[in-house]
Amino acid sequence: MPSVPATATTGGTDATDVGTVTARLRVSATRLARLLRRQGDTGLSPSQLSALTSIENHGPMTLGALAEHERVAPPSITNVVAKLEDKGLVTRSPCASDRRVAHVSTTAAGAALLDEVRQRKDVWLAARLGELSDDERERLAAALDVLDHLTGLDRP
Amino acid sequence: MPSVPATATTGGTDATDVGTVTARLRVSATRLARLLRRQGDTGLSPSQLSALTSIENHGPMTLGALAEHERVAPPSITNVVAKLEDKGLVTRSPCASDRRVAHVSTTAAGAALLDEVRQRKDVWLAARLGELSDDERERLAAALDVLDHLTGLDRP
DNA sequence: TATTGTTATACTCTATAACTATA
DNA sequence: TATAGTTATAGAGTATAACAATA
Repeated sequence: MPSVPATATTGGTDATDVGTVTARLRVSATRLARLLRRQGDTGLSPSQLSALTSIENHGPMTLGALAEHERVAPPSITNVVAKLEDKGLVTRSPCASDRRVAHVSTTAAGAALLDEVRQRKDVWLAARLGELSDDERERLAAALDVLDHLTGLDRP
Repeated sequence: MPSVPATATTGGTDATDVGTVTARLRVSATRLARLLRRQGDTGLSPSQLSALTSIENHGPMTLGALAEHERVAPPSITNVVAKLEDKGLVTRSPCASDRRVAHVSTTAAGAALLDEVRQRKDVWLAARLGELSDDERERLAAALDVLDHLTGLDRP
């Protein structure tokens, strides 16, 4: 019994019913993400990893911008960035034009750590994909752009 | 450039290449799970929510079994269960045959809370699915059993 | 005076070590 | 003596409030 009833616009069979697709996709996406996360131990705390990832994705940022992006209070970012700096994963550069401001960027070591984690996850996931049949892999490949669309990855 | 090269067994085009599918699926699954998590605020800490979910999924458990399942130290479970009990989401029942042991189970309120969270996520996700074209929804539906297979949901 | 970031402090979460009750 | 769980205590992590430096 789907938690969200099918709308009048769908008109599919039970398996393509929006409510059914919703609940199944919610469960498998959550589960897959958890399995992936389990492959990616970094020695960093969740906030440290999240901040490092954001810095890499967005490029050099001020501490304030980073705090806002991480939805975290300014003192927490001070702390997180200090830890990342201690580990040599990010560097701070004081802003020349406004000396209150500091920008943080990933170091080569920081980028390498993130890349290594992604690779470890990819190795695990590729092995799981290897266990699928050709037909299954094709159906999965055919749905990838739908997942991109769903998560906004088609318009970054 | 995919992090994991295509194997000799695939022979697909670039879009169905295992390395490409791997990286794209990793990113979109992670992203979808994060978006879902953002819809599901419960007022519980991550460990409390995780423990409550495990108790619901597995049925009544001893504290020790729960600690092991959550990969957490025994004193942490004592604490987590105490908080959940304070909120009326779980109950403890002392074991009749071994009075050192206590079992925990979800209350009706605990089950209702979990259900409400799932429903909130489903409402959000169903709205996103509603933005897809019929063709996209069909391709997604056709890949659901693959995701189940991938995450072990086909053999629970 | 407003803004950026830090320091001071308190609270939550989780761990290890020592303990209690039961087997 | 061994086991299930709790209490004592310490170390992260993050928040609010007060502060310092700069604009």
